[in-house]
Amino acid sequence: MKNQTLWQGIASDLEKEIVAGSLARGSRLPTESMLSQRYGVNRHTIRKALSHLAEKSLIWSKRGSGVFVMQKPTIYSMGERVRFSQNLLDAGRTPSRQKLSLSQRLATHEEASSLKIKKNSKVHHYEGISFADDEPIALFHSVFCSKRFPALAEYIEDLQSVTQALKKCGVNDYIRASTYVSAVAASSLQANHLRIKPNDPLLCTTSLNTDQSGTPIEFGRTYFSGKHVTLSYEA
Amino acid sequence: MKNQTLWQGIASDLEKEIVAGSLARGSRLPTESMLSQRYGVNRHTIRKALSHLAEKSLIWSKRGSGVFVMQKPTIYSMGERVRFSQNLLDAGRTPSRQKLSLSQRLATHEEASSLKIKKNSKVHHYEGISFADDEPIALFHSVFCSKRFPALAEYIEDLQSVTQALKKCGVNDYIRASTYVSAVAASSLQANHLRIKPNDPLLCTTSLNTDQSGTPIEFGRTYFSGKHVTLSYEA
DNA sequence: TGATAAGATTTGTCTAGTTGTATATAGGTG
DNA sequence: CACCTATATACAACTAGACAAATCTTATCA
Repeated sequence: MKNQTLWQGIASDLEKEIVAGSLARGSRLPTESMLSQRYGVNRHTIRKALSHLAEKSLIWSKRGSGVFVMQKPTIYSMGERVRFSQNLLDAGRTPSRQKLSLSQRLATHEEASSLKIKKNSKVHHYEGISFADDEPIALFHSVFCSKRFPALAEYIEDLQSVTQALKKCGVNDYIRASTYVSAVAASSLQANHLRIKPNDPLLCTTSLNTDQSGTPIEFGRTYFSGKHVTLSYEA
Repeated sequence: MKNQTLWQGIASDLEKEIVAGSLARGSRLPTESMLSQRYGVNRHTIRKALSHLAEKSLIWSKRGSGVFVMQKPTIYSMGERVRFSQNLLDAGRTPSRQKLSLSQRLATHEEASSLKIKKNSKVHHYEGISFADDEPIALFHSVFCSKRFPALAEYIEDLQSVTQALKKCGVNDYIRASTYVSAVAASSLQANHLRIKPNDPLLCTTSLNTDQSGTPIEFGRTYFSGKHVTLSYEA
């Protein structure tokens, strides 16, 4: 969130307004001229920001008529460097997390091969709920190699943040190496946590995060409440 | 004035022109290309000289637009109990405001709890720039409970003054209940409005104003350009 | 009332010019 | 050696202005 260009700042600002509801769905945005006055920039800079939002399908424009907000639910954008809390802040909502469990166990086949560690290695297992404005929007669980990060569990316990905990372990930056998305039906347990009904649709994302050298760091799944979240993927 | 480098000579040369008035306050300098031709040096050498003058707040530049002479490169102090406009008038300067946006939206957590209104209540959101002699001094934005002041937006629109608008709503006097001050780095958008550079320091004041019975009226933040304003607190 | 034409708005496109940033090169100095 | 000065080149980000195309508004007339 630093050293943005002007048009990027404007785009995210407008996106916040849309998500916050100050720009209602279906309503018309101020004209490009008005926006250029408000932000103190040239009309072309506004247009660059708007075209970015249009690519994300947040708005659509009609020549001679105006620019309008599309009718869509909350958008959770998955950039390469997505952090949960940062992402929701971008959308103008207050994020929080609740820990459900934090323990050690043996890696499953899938986990071991994803993390490129030996079968039956020990892993930290972290599980919890993500909130946006006190509304549960996702269940997550992920595993980290215990051998590589012996003290990770305590750090997570203390800092309440995976990113911060990893930083303490020497991992300053990690990126989303791969993400798969599918749709599943909520179990009764999941439904209970997310305050929805059993069999309601969930978006299930399976993701592998690596450090900059490509070494696997974190493997996990997140189940988003389909009612509240739309995933958008941008390169 | 010997043993100077090229850029130092150019800088002091331009400074003389500014002080002497041949480069008028608020006017645009020749483009960097023209200056590099005039002085027979590379454009980067000109830029070094210009950036030196910018550090001294003698000039400011806008990408794509040009380099301009600052109106008054002085520093102003403000007492807590004095009104913003009055203070500038006392200092012999002409205050003004520019509206950036005026809209309705849902209150954030922070806003709702500060104003002591219900979560998801609607608020008026007012945003703008404060000027002193056509020089931007601060960015402000504040929110007011829509339910309590239904017509506030129109009044502000008409009267161009929050104090006057509130008076029309029956609030004859309101006082500063609390103010928090912190220092933050300017975003690119903020920097653009205040004619400073991104990451330049800003003074961020968070304030809550109440009526005489202690009921919250206005909650908002003001970002002062650190280069131009010094806040002074006197009991 | 309803249709039409004229004018004002608003978005789309184009060209040109200006500042900001990054990289590479070379000489001088402590 | 490291560091500053200065040059050279290229590109990115932004401004400025102009014009075209689609739409909306309004006045006018039948």
